[in-house]
Amino acid sequence: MDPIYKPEEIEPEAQAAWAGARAFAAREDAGGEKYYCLCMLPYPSGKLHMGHVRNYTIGDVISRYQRMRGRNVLQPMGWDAFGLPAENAAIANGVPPGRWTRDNIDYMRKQLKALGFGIDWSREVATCDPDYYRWNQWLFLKMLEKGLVYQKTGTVNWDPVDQTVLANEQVIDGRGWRTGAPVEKRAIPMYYMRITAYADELLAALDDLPGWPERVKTMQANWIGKSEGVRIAFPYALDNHDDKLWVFTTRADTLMGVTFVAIAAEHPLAQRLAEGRADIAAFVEKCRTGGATEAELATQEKEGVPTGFHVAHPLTGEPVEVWIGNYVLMGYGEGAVMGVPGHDERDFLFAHKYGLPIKQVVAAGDAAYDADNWQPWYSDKYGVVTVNSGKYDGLNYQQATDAIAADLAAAGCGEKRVQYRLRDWGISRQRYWGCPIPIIHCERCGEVPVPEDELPVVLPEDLVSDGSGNPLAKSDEFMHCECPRCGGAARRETDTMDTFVDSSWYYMRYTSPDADSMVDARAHYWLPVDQYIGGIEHAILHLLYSRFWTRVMRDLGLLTIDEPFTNLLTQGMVLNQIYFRRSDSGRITYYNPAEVDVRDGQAVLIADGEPVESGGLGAMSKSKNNGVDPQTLIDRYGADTVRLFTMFAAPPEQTLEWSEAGVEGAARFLKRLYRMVAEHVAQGQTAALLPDKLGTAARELRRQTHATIAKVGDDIGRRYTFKTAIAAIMELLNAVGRFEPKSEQDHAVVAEALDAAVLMLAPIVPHVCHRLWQALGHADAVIDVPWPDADAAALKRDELEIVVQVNGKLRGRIAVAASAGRGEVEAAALAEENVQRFVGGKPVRKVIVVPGKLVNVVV
RNA sequence: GCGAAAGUGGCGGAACUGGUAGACGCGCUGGUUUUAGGUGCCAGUGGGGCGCUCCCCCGUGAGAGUUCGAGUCUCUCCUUUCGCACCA
Repeated sequence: MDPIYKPEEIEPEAQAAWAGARAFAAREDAGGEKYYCLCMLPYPSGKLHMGHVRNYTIGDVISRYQRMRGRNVLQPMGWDAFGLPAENAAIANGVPPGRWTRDNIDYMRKQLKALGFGIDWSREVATCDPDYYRWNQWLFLKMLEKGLVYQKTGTVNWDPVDQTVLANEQVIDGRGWRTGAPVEKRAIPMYYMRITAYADELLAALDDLPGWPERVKTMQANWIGKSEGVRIAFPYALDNHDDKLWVFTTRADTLMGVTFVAIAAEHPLAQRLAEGRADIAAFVEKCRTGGATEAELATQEKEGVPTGFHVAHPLTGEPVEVWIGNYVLMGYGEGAVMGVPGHDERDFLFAHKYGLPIKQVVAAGDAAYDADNWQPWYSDKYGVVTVNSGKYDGLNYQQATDAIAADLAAAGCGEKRVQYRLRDWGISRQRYWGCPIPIIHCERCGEVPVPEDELPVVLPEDLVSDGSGNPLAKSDEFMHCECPRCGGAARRETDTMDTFVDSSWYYMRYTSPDADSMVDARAHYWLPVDQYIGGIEHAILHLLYSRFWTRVMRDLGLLTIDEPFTNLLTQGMVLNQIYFRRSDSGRITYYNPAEVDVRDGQAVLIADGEPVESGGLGAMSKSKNNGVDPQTLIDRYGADTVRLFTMFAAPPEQTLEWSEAGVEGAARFLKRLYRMVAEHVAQGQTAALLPDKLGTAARELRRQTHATIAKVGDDIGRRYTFKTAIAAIMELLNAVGRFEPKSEQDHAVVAEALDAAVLMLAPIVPHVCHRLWQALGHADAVIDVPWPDADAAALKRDELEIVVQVNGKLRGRIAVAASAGRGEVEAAALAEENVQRFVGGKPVRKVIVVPGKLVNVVV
């Protein structure tokens, strides 16, 4: 065996062996319990980035470990191939998005293969293939039939110069990214999926997901945002017509404190009141500027305009003025809120700004109410009682809400209502590179669904966008069609679907990639996914949409499962240093950390030796130019080193800081491992291990080998703390390095330790372990060897070290026989010299004994 | 603004159920092999004190609390990161 580690020879050889054996092609009839390990599919942006490498390494380690545990493993891969970047690349380079995307896929597939991932490539799926997205269209039509898809107007960002809808990402500081024009909000018709019909189930089922991180479940629950409250009507008369303004509130108990009502600028009543009132119209118009994101709406200065129009308080009949407020969201509740400045902080600030009356209607004991300074208890629901509320005085939150709701119901002015923050899913995108929405617009028949037998509506792949509008609308071939109902000339819908539609069910298609239905019986075998792994940034949207989509398919009889993902692992981001320079004009240029050298704490650009500014750590991204190209690393160190570093640098759920020195360390470890095996093998055949014939040092090494097997199995199999697993194997190898074998049996113990280390490292660094396993004299390929079991007999210890504390502070250590009883341990602890010093003759009040670990003497 | 997390040596991190804080790795220091650099190997490495193989004090973002015992639990605060529905 060549004692020098040469990954450039070992890795292609191992990969060829796996490919030749079709080792990772999953079969439904292979026997063993199935294990579906899924990683979030990549967007084919060009090259793999370190986030991908991290994600897929975690998945591959789990897959290979489960395979060694005897599971029938499926680990597929595909491409989230529709999306904005392909269109941007098309605009920049004039290359059609289809070609750009497929070229990227080819390159990235090669990279995934070079990293040695055990992927079943026969099941590969790209969401831009008509064979895939036809089922998006098919399910869309089924949902339309069932009323789960409907049309209504939605708000988008509008670039008035390019006459184009902009994604939030394309709005920079309130302006269009290409034109710099101030962005406006615009209402357009869109298709929506009725996810709110499943709100209750999606919320309740979170309790049945023990394999999901708590924080993801909490975020989803908050996103769904179930709140129980009261829908209240404020009657009014306008244009000789009686009507009611509805609001939703969770604080009906404060209804007697209402001093105004605020409505959204898009509210129909606001539109009506703006007629003939220049000031109101101007405010409504002003609310149209700026972006449409919730963060933007929530952080902007709260502004409003009085309308002079009054509605009636539903219980007292007193007039209440209607205001239009930029902070009222049309998309939530009724698009109108009641203003209770006494007990809502936002209303309080609004009332102070515009001099509106503030009325205290809830009191907390004797606490004084100061209408000039907000105090947190003003908005407390509990521990307070109503005051200044007439017949409702003296009630707690629940009593007041019940009483007021009952009176409102009797007056026909309200009812209790469960409200969700979750909104229906708008899936229409005014973009080219996406799945066409299968609708035909006919002047006579209106919106007509494309008949099932005409699916898929194929997206032309050769169009090049010029940045303004949707190129589909300019393609006669795509646009012009016959109305399926009347046969007359008609035009196709040019909107495409949100790419979240594509990613809501790709993992189902992997189970039956060649089926001539959406999925077939194989889906019942593989689903649900046993382990899903992906970025924390998907904690809400993608995962919630997938859970919704699964239920829709279930209710259409396509699936029998409720939840798509049994266990979820959310991986942290990969960070790197950010360096930049600011030009005189304020323009920022970012420099890749590879081009920067840090000398005496000052970062300088290697090219010119001049300083650059440090922007601290940030997620690797194109915009900050702080990415590391995995390919360079693979070329330089080999795939195993890259895999080892990403698994060792940080626990999977935390952020990972890039460190070139850390990669060097990983490479060093593999070289050392390789040399240790080579040196051991050079000593020739080892004798069979006889556990009863070992000396003390050999027995201790063997104990450590088996303790490590137990720990690593738990760390990789249950805890997913890969770093501590690797650390334990490093410790074992350090112990092997210190151990000086003097007999045949000593060599046998070393052989056992090295065998175990290679098996345990095989999921993480599979190529080198493939080679080392052969070198250690085994005929089977390491991927086909079962995971080792710890020998309980080897773990036994004769003597234990016990820590002794006095009053909780560490004062000594004692060695006791493993069989020693409580009294014996206690006596030995009290006898310890340093312990005696600290007890110092004071009476011992209490002795706490934690068996096998610790004694605490309380004096 | 709302929602969710995270703060431990010079650095990444460990400490799983409230029980030895700092495993493992990086970096650094000293020694050693080598013609030299690199590599490799050996030793040391939280801060401070001391009579220096002993032992003591301090120490897990800040402050308080519960407990025999708190990095871990509770409360308040600070900072950072992620998500906020058209980036994927």
